[in-house]
Amino acid sequence: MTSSPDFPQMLRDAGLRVTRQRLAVMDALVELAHADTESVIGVVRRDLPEVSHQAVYDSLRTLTAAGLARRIQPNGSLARYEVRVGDNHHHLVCRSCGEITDVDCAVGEIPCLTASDDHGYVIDEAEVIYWGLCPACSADSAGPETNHPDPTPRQEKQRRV
Amino acid sequence: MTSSPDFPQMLRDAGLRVTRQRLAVMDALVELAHADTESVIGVVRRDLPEVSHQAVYDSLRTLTAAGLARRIQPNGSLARYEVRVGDNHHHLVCRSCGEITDVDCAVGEIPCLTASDDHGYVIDEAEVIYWGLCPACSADSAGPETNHPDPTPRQEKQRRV
DNA sequence: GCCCTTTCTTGAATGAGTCAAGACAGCCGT
DNA sequence: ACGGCTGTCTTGACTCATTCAAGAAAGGGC
Repeated sequence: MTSSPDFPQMLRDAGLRVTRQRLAVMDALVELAHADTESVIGVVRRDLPEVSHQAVYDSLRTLTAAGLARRIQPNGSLARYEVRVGDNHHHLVCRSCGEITDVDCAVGEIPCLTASDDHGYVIDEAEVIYWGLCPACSADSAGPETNHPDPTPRQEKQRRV
Repeated sequence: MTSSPDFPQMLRDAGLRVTRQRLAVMDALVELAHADTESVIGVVRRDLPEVSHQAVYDSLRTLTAAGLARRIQPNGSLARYEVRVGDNHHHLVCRSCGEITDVDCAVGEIPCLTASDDHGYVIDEAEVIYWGLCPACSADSAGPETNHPDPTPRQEKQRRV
């Protein structure tokens, strides 16, 4: 994996103060792809055991507002974050287990930014979410005798909106 | 506007019982485009003053599961619903006021259903959200002297996830 | 180093959405 | 038509991700 970008400089460039908490949050986002807030808190506390959840919430919001992170929130699941890498990728979300996977832009360029009729909107971003079943879950539901007593344990637990 | 479709029959076809509450919810979804749950409750209670919010929540979930309604939930705003009309349209969301507008599929067909790499997923739907500013909000932020003391009153209030 | 300002800690509040148990009402069979 | 079975609705309490508020702490320009 490439070494992490210069986060302190990125924060400074965004006009934000460089704090240990924010750096830890960004490291956590790099480590955990599509992490929910709770996971971020967990990883951040591995380095800074005393961080408050409030600091993490605030950092995530600040980083998102500054364009350094991106917030995604598929229907019915809790908020997830990823570092914004500048490319134009979208997401595959499994309807069964909720897993999220990156996909490159469907056509290779950014045609998806062009709506057929913009209704007067000034569009700055197109967000695409592909819904379906991940390989594991589609395999589960394929065989009739596959015996999967609880195919969506975490999903049910996460149902907070 | 065209007369509403045969909701009772649609419910029956979906294997659901036909109840006044569900019909009222579907009527409300037709009347209110992209309605949040609270609005739906309000409209439903105009006809059936005694409905419980629980019945509306349950109806919305049931209708969504049956494919008669569709749930959309742009980042950071609360859940919204629309009747599923069978066409392949997407949404424009204003970053400032949160307004949602329908757009037809970008290319006229459903190419957006084709991810460049499906990562083994069985994809059944592609959801596209275009982010930007609606005509009113972009007009507000255009002129320097436009004087808009509170450009996002409702948005701030809605910030529940 | 100092001071100003932003950010973090602490702790409580908010409120959309969920759960549970009993009352009620579609709908099927007779 | 009517009764009963079963799926829905009412009622009311609860959950918990996220936000709010106020004071303490720590960046960073001078």
